[in-house]
Amino acid sequence: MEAIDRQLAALLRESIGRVVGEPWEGPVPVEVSNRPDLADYASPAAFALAGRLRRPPLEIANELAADLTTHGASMLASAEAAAPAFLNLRLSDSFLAGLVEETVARAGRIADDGTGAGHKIVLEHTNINPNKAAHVGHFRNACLGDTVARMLRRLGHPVEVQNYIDDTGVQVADVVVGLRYLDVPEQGDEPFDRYCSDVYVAVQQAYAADESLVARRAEVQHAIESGEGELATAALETAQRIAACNLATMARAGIGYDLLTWESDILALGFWQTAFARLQEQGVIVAETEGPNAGCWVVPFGVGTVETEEGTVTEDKVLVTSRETVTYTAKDIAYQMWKFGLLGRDFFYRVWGEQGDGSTLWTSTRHELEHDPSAPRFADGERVINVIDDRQSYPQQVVYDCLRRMGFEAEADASEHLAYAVVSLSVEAARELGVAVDEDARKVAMSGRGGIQVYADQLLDRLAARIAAASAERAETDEAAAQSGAPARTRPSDEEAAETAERVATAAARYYMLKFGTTQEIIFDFEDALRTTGETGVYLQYALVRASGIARKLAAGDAIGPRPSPAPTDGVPDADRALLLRIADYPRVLATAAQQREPLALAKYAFDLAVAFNRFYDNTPPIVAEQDEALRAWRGGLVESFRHVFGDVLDVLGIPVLERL
RNA sequence: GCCCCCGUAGCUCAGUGGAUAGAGCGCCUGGCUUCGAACCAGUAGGUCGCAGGUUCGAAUCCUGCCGGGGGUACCA
Repeated sequence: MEAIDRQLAALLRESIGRVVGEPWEGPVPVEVSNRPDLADYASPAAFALAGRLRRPPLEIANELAADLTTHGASMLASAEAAAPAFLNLRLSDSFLAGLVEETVARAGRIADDGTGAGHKIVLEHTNINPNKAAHVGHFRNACLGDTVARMLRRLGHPVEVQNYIDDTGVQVADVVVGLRYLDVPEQGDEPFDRYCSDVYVAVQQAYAADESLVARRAEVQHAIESGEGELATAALETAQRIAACNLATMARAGIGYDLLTWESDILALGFWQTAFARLQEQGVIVAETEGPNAGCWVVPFGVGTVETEEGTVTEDKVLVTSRETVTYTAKDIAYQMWKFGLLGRDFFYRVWGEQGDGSTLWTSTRHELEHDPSAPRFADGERVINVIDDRQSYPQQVVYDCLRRMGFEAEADASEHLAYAVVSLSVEAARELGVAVDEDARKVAMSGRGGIQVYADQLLDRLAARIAAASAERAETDEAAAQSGAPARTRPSDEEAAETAERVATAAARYYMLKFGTTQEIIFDFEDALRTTGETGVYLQYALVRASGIARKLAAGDAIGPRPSPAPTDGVPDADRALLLRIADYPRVLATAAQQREPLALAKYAFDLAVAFNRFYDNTPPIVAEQDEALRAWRGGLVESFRHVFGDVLDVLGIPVLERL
């Protein structure tokens, strides 16, 4: 469905053409009015035309209003000019009734305009180093990436979601050393990833006390790099086990992937060698013979060396060190080339497993014998989006710039770093974790190495526990109320209650991660994150539960039923109109949120829409008891429209849809 | 030094060229005999960090400054 503001802009463009005297090619601004008492939509177009026509803007607005009144067709009920020169537009009841009909007919999928069809996007997110449990910072990454992927898919883009797993770094070696040479006690029946998080912290401390361990780490790291031998196999197995835990954590929040890509496979399959050759051919990198980077292969960026307080530095970026190891950025260049299909090399693929939504998760493999010929074609993206925190903006830019220097300008332009600010801990949260905090500190950085972190599972567990307790309490009061005549409700089984609590926890956690702008640092606080009232994911689910309740009762009562029906003859009531206008705004909001890669915009919209429904709900007599059949049918249709559209919005946000709460 | 992000109500944050700057939380007040009160209605609370500039119009764009954070690794 085309967004309302664009439909109106098309109408207004015609009007401007008639007023100006020739076809109008300039911009035609139309906005959702922030003055619902005056208008549904408004345009300030007359301001811009005033200078061009050298006439007072209000005069022009009046002419446009007059023209639209005669040419507005069935879409508009009124068009009026208002000082200083706004053009206020009111949609007609018949148009609103048509909206209800269309939203229901399309089961809420009104924002799917198909603009993205055929343009494959490769989107990478999560990317947790497989040596520890996911914390809320990783969770933010995954929520952002998953929601952006869902938004793009709803607009028709084929999106391939990849999760890059760096299983060859020192962090994995650290944990392997800790597992082998330290005896870290397990905490009850804690999951493997949580245990490894503890081991990781313990081994950091052990290095200081026992230097032989540092040698052990070098040994493990060497084995990992060579990919040969028992140590390398053990390291790989550990990494895979932890990665499986991380995937399970994300699956709790409905986050899945298409493909896992392992750094060890990138190394083993010689991705870097190919990229290296290309970089050399194109003269993008040079071998330094003097200066601070002597003996390295570097990308020359700066103007030579610069003297700073910290000593002599260069702005050049090292890709291969003097010890001939390949830096992360270098590997990322090869990986980025592969994503665009520029490398001329590919992984082998095998099935990793089935995911919660029934889709297949694939993984790369270096072994040709494991290759599954039924694997889909991966990579070859037209666009590549990397969801990585904003501290890595510089290395990301280096990667894209190297693509450009190699002659891949289009691909460099089609490379996007979705940079988001990190999650840190509030002073209260840090203290709750037993971390010593400075008096004047306002936040504490998370650190897997230092053991300062809130785990994603911990957040979900605490939310689920709180929600389960709240549900139990409600069930008690419901039963007490039923004693004194209120309608009885069937109490869910313990199993159902636990399942519901988990799904509500998902909603709360995901919404919390999205309610901050991507560039806004989240100061994680338990009091805010565990909230189940106010602007939360729970509020969203509750609004839908209310709507579902009405739909159920209307259907059970065998009344007119929730079919779209004409607007009431004495006009659409204000509460109904406000709700419907919100519903109708969905296509516009989704398009801009997706284009800006800003899930917050959709999350805020979802909240606003839920508010509109709750107001409608509370300020409208019970629909199921409505005696005026025409009005009951209209409102039943309106509720149905909300139910479908809002359900679709929640689906794009990755928030579970519940019938009961 | 250079680059990026942040600065809006007591707190946490939306709003990035349009009309009277909003929400949640917190404070105070009111509302469940009818669709689930995890809700709704209302009160109080703001020189939008500061100073210039552009514009019919600036929280929003430009310049300079102040405060906070991050980056500028032969770590990932």
